[in-house]
Amino acid sequence: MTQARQSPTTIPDRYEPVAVEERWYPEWEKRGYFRADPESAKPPYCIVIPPPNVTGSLHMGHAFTMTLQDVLTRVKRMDGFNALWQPGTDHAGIATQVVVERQLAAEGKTKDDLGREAFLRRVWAWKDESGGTIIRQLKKLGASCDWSRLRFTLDDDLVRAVREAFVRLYDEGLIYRDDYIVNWCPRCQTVLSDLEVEREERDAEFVYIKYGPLTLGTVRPETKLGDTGVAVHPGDPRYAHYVGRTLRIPSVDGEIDIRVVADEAVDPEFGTGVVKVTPGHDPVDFEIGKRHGLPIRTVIGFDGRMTAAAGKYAGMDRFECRRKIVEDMQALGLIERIEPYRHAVGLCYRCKTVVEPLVSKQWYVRVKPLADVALAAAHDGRITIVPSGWLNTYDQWMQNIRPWCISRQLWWGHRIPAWYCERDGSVHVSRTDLTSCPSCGGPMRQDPDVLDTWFSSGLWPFSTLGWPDDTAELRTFYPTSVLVTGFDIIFFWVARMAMLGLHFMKAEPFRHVYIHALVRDAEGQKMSKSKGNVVDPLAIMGKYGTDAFRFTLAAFAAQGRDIRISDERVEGYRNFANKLWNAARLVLSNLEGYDPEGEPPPAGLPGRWIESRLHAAIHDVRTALDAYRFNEAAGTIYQFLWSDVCDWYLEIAKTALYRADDPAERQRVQHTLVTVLEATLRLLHPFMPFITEELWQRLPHEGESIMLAAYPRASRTGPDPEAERQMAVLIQAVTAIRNIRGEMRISPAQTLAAVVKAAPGDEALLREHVGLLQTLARARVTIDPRATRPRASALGVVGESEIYVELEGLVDLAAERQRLEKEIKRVGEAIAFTRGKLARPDFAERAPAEIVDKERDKLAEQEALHAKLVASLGWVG
RNA sequence: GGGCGGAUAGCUCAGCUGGAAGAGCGCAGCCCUUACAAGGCUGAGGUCGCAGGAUCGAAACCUGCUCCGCCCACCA
Repeated sequence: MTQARQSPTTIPDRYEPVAVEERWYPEWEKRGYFRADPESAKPPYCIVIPPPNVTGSLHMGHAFTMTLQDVLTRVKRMDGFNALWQPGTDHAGIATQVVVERQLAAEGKTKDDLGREAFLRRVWAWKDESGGTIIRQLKKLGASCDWSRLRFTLDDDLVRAVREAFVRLYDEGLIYRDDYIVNWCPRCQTVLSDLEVEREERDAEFVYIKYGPLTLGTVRPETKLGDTGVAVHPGDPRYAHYVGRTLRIPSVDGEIDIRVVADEAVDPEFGTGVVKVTPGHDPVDFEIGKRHGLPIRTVIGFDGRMTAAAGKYAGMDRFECRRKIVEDMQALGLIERIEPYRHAVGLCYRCKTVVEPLVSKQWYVRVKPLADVALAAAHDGRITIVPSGWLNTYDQWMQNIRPWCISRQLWWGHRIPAWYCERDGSVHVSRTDLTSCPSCGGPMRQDPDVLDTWFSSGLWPFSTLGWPDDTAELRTFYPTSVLVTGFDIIFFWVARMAMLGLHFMKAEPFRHVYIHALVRDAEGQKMSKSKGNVVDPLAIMGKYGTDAFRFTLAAFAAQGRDIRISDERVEGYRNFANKLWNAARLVLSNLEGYDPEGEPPPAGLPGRWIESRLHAAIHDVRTALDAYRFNEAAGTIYQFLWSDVCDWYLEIAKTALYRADDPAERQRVQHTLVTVLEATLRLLHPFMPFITEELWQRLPHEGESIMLAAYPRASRTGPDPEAERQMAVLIQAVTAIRNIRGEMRISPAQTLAAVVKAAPGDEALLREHVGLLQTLARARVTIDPRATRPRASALGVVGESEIYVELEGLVDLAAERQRLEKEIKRVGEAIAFTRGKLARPDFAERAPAEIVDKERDKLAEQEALHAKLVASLGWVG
């Protein structure tokens, strides 16, 4: 009876990812599938990678963002676009420098022992040694970047781009050098931008100090030594008579002169309404000082210790000084009282050292005019931010933007292209290195500082494409299509690219910005090395396969919510990959006699149904992807493949495949199986590139790789509602019988006997597919429109039809009676609810007619069911 | 001080434009039925954070509140 067929054991019954992944990735790369062609006539699609730290290694955040970018790139590539995923790495200034400094420290050395040149050679060596790691790992992830275009932010081309940008901004007056109060990290020995300062709530002491006749509060008593004034609000009547006067007051270091000024920055409601002004160590005070011409006294140095100007406290650590000075003031009776106080302190984002505001000379970008343009672009549709909620965040920051401090006292990075003449002191900013002063010919000294690492990152979308040259790449791929990144670098990176891109290219750097959430551990904690809760993506990939891992990330990528990752979550999708593998195994081992060239016979009902479901799945996946709803796209494929294809269609198809008596049926089922599975593989490929390629190659197919195959389009014939309706009836009938089996605890081995009292509308359908019912429900099924219900039978209801399953000798009828009674009660309650609803005049008269009708139909159904259940009671006892 | 997000089954989360709640895992029962036990079938389990409101109708919209999380901010 059963036709001889290829044994499924020729293909392993478990999907083994490692071998497949190792085979396909190098093959794709070798064949040049990742390459984009700037001269191509196809429509362009471009994503620039958020460049990972060159010396870093792949963490969950990378894996997540890169997976999404690869999904998009692969979809577009299959969809006929000239797709470029532009890869690259970042020199990551301070981060990398700190790592190498730490290495040196382990050898008992400091960077100053080596000197600048030797230190930089050392960093480059470290870059050369570790720089390939993350690239290899991205390949492991399946990333289809055009590696022939790999860029590094310190490549010669990019150095040139950075200099060009710097010089142009300088010439336009948008870059300037200024003495200003900055955020200084005494440990890292560098200035930090406002964004690089983190805020943390800490407990502190609020010390009320007597300033002669005045009293004021401060949390930083040590800065008292740098006070050059006190300020009150201009409208504060309590202190009006002091304004403009200079007070001679007793202090820890004898008597000092303090001027009283009136300034709007003072809040009369806070504390005593008097504030000490320390222009050298507080940003607000700096501004106040500037407005009133108060001198700057620097009492804390770059090393975090008190300077000579601090008199007897010179050389003391700033916090030790704080303690000591309070002691001394207490001894002198200068302290009125001390209150506990909780406030935010600024910390260095890298080392968490308390940042010291200090006055120093730094380079700045006047970003306000650039921000205005970037703001406009996000509001007139040139740049679309998805999810749109982030536009708010972007706006607020752009609107309140302050000058961007771009110089850093580091060695690793883009050195500032400014030279100072040692003879006449003139400043020259230049695209090329200067050796002698253009004005006087004197010896030049280049600014020792480097640029904030985000300066070069801000040029990334066009610097990687060849700017400042007018390249084919720029013309083809700029503006890029979408930027995919996490919300944590909207200000650092997205905003800067928007500003700089619009400024230099006169066009937005990306049309869409897709902002995704963060990947956290299973408990929702941010992963960090210190917490020891880091989940290594490579370990996950090794354990469950790259495809399963990628699919997990996509499936959890719901907008606006962080992702919690754990082994169990990946395991589920590993099983999904395995399910697909076995579904393909079933198809592949039953292709004997299949003619891929042959004219396909018209599909039967199940075939039409599964094709209609496929049509819907393709449509839904495309819609979801267009809106960056990765989780919905993944969920749609998952449900379609597992439920519709495996649970139903394959089970139905087996009947035809295993029987030799209807070769035409076998043929058409084979055809449907192949076309549906092949299309599903293409639909899934961007998410699970490896397993889909492997299986696609084994199936009858056209073309050399699934990567080059077309992304599925919903069929021209559209959905097939009639097939869906009919299959729904059959599925319900099967489920009804299985339901009875399950409820009654009847063994699957037991073949049931069922009589279907078919309603007139469904009789023909049920008769035609009675074989399908018998197989799937494991029952002998008789269709009889005039059947009467046998004694000792269970009732199933499918629309207007009824199914009677004989129970005699199979179940405990008394128990069944109880169950029925319970069910009758439940349905009775549902009927009461619906009746109540329909009886309410507000509903009956005001709800739309079709809703009322629907409720009526529902009630009728419920009542019919109730009556049948009541009747059933008589049939089980 | 401003802004944003979250609160839905035991757990982790979907639920887009309002029409009596879904998935995965876990749990219970029956099955090694010739693609897959990493599987199949069946089932139990939810006053959708709380309180109001507009609506014929709310998990979804409005208001207030509670509890988490995040971002921004020059109240010393």
